[in-house]
Amino acid sequence: MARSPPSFTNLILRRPTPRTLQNPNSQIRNIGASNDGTEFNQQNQDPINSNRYDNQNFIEIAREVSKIIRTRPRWEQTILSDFPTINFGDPHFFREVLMHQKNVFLSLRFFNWVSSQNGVLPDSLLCNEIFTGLVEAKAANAARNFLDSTKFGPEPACLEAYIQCLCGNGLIEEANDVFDQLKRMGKWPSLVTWNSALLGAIRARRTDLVWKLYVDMIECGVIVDVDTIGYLIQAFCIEEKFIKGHELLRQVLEDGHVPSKVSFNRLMSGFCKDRCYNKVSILLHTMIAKNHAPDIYTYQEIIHGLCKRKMRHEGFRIFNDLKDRGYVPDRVMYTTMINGLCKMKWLGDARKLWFEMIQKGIIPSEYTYNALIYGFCKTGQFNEVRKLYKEMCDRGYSKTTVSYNTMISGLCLHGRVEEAHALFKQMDENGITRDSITYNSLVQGFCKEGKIVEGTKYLYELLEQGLQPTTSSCTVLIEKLCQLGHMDEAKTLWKDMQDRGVKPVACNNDSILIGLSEQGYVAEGIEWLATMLKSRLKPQKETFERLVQVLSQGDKLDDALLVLGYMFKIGYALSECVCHSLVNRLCKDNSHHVETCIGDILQNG
DNA sequence: GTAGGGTTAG
Repeated sequence: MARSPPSFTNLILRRPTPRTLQNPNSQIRNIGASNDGTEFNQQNQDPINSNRYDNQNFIEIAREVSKIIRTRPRWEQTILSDFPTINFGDPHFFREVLMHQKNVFLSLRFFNWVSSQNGVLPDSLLCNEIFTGLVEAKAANAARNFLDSTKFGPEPACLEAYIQCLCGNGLIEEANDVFDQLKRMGKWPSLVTWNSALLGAIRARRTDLVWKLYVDMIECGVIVDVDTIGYLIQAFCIEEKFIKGHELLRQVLEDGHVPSKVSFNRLMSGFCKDRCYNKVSILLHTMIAKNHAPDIYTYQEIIHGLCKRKMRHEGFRIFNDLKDRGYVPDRVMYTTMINGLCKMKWLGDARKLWFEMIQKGIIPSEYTYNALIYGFCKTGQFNEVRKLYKEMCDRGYSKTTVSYNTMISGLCLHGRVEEAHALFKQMDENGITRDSITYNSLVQGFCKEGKIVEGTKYLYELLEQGLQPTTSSCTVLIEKLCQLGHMDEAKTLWKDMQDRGVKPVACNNDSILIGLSEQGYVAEGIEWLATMLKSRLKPQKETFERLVQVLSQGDKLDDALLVLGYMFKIGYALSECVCHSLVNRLCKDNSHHVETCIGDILQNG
């Protein structure tokens, strides 16, 4: 767009008429209608006053306006009456104000105000200036909104900076769109921009985007650097392909490049989780050899990896070792260790670390509170939970799904499902989102206490919310339904679960099998057993025994013997007490093949 | 100019 020559005549030059005084917006209604402004407000132009303001005045007024914007919080309410003759929407005046207005957010506010007055069509140079300012201020959302509302096309160089800004603020999808936009313009971003996009994708854990970007880079013939490779290693780590990540690391090392510590740390954390401790040790040595001193992050990843792999003793040993060697753990390190100790129910040690941390002046974070609250929940110390939870809220950490979930599952674990239920209801009142953990914990809590009506209710509510039930929730509910003889419901749930892609567990079949036999549906039970065996699902030994007992007590000796045959075929032996009761039962019977049967039983039992 | 880490079920 051609830049219009400075023209001050369309700016002010107008004695306020009664109409414009009544409606200040009419002053700037037509601004932007033409490039050079010659047609502006022609009917109101006052040729006598046209030259009253010279260049000097113009600059002074702009300076004054910019000062007012800077210093008066609600300048929008007064500015029109302060400057009744000023044409605020003139791009040149606007630019002049901007020149004195260093704060881009205030400029944006001024811009929005002028636009809201009459729908100004701003020129692209001005837009570019504001947009660049927002991008430099890393205000990604403001920049995006600005772009959306003005629909102007920034320069390619500016778009590159914008990509980096978006990535730095986690707006990965948006950055990806801008990449495509650049591509359409036939421009290719620099390596720095590619790398910032890769980093953004890593932070968002979007490895799909990492690979897409990488393919694009290669296709464009970009020469990648060691940072790029570092991000690829991290992407492998996110996908838990630690071996591949390690392989890539070895390659760059051979080429004489050393990626950042982050790549090493991630790999070590992964190998801890995979129990490949020799690889951890190799990496630690490589790191040191390459002049990357292991830092607090390195050890935190290792300790966290060990805790995740239930090697918490080992983690605690390293933690104490580090302290002895002069490392000063930070808040995250303390949180990680307190969490590990709580998982082991070592509440004494956890509490000791908690106080040690506070004594060193480190304030527990929301994570730290949740970790210790979890520990007290696990060990059933609900008085401590209450105290700590109150302290956490007093500190200004808001109530969250995680903290509620921790307490709900803790209460359920200790059979206090009614209290858990109260918290569950409280979540709604406090506007806290319930997730699948919330529901699944509560369903299991109710089922464990035999309250299947409530358990079923919340399982269905979970489904209504579009959440995924877990195998264990379904399992415990099926088991209870079977025990209480609600066989139709149990079978429906079992089928429903498979339709929804919940991984069924073999023991569901066992529950149904026993339930059917106990309820007297012998034929269906036997059929169910046959289907199981056909699909190579192996019922538990206890299931067979229970089945044999139910059948023999119900005078279904032939069926009992049939089941017994299956049982022996699988290779289970009969335990002594079941054997006794069965033999007793058979001896009362005068069946002709009793002897053969007893022979069989004794042989296999 | 200095990345990267930590919390809840089963």
